[in-house]
Amino acid sequence: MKSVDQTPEEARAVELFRALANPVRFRILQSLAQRGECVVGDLVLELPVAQSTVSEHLKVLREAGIVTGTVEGPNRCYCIDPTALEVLRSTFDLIDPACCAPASEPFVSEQSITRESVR
Amino acid sequence: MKSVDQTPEEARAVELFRALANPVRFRILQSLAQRGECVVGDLVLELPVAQSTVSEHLKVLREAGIVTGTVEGPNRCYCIDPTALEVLRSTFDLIDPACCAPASEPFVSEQSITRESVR
DNA sequence: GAGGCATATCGGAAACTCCCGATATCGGAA
DNA sequence: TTCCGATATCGGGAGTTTCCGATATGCCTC
Repeated sequence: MKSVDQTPEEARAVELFRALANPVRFRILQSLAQRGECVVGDLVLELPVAQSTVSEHLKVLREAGIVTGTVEGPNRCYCIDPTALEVLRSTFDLIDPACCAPASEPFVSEQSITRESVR
Repeated sequence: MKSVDQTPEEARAVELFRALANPVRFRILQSLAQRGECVVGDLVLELPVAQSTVSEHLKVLREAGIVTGTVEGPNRCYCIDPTALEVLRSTFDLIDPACCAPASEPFVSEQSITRESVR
């Protein structure tokens, strides 16, 4: 992976997207969203991967700041950090033409109607 | 990578996040958002990777449906597909407790105040 | 403190991603 | 038709991710 020297905001955005870009982690987040919170064992029961794997995915989500864990006796109870979702939602403005474009070129040039879509 | 048999919506969401989860691709999207559209050569000039690499990243973005390419003489002109951004924004509802939670447990139990944060 | 359950971490195999240079393709100009 | 410039695809090396079983840690109960 090459550097591209990113701004902190870009780095943060990419880090968050990486965390979401895995089927197991996405499923974990859905479970947490529906239940509000839950304990590791519950997640292990409903996912088709080993306990150690679930634990590692939780670590990724924790390190990305998407979930927070609390100690509850011998268990860990996880839930989604709503502020991370806020950040994620606002991240889209960075790549939304409606927000970034310099508001020039209000017209579609005639040329464009002759273009053909690729693939 | 293990299966987890996802719904089409989940699979789509994860696919979109994967496409965004790379510094070069994120930068490409930012350029497109700012310029409205641009030609491959412009992107190659402002990115620290080889032309073939830029082309491959564009392919990923194209296949994920985030950008569309049009033929313009000997060039390809790319721009962001705004409907993909819509999908992406609405994808968050799948993991947002404010949208998914069964609206039960309106109170914080006393127990929870004794929890300790992990890490 | 010994035992037991819940979760985390480790070590390593398999699969995937990212990158590059070399080469192929594809329009347009000559 | 031939050539040329712009972009796409190929082949492959290096690094990273994902997964697992085995083992470590941590807390609670007895």
